[in-house]
Amino acid sequence: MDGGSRRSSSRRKRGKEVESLRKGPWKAEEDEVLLSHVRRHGPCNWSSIRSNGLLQRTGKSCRLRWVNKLRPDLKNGCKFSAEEERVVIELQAEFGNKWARIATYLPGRTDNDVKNFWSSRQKRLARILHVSASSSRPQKNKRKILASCDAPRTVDIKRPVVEELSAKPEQGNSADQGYDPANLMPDFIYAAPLLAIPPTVFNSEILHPNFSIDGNLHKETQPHSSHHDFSNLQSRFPFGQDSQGFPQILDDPEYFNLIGPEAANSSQFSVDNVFLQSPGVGQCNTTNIDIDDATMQGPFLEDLPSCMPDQFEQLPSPSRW
DNA sequence: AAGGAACCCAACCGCATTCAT
DNA sequence: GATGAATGCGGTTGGGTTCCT
Repeated sequence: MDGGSRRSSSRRKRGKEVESLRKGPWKAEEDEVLLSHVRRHGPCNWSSIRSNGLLQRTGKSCRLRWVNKLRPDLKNGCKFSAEEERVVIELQAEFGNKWARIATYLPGRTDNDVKNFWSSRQKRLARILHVSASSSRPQKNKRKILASCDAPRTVDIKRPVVEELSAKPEQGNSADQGYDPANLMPDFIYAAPLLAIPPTVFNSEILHPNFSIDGNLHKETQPHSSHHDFSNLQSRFPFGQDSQGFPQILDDPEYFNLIGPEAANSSQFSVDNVFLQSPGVGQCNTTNIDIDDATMQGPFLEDLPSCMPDQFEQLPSPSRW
């Protein structure tokens, strides 16, 4: 067929297709026709399905249906596992919103799955931060637990965090479960990139060794030093390149050498200091940090609205986001 | 039990790229 | 090389479901 005749026949077809094109949810019969086409011709020539009068769907729609729902190797109706969540988070940090590329690392998952997963995660995070900061109404969702509550506060930062991430929440009212600081640290590690906290800030302010150790703030007499440079850390621990992921670095002693000798010498890390409490919030027993204190002023606080530090909430573990 | 918020996910749309003529 | 079709991808939307008060 030459270009001219192809164009004119294409115009004729376009006029016809507008009136007979079907949209919306797929019926089982349509799926069967599509599957039959793929069995015969393979997953290609999508447009021929309509041009042959098999379905009143665009080739694009047929392809999408096959890729997202009918492919035999899909994990349909199955929630993302903790491992899958971790992979998505790491790869998103590495590749950005390249969902199709990320999906190639997740057998049985489509770009749409990854995209939906990420999108709902982002919405949740945005809501947690924005709503709690702006709304005076009490939170309706029990699944969100304020970090500022009475509970034991010290967590062993060196314990394997992978178990914690894959641990399922106990059944029942979260208020009864209390606040489990052991789950908080790894969650915050993942929350940091999602909250757009710059890595250097995350490292120097969140994992700052002087925030730590015994639950009290050890004030520094010197500005935060270069040994907190996250780029150094990242080059040493190129998380995202394998399935082990970022959490594994917490089990590597070299990590603590990089973030600081104090932390390296301690097996304890106080989560109080991760969630900085502004003065006056004091209905809880977290460590209050003086925002006016020069040693506490850094990009972490500057990058956030002034009301933000007392608005942090514990994020549920990734499998609960 | 009802209503609303939050969540999940299928499917569409627009744009970019690749392929075929 | 130009053109249109086919394909691929990311963003968005809308409806159904679940959870909570």
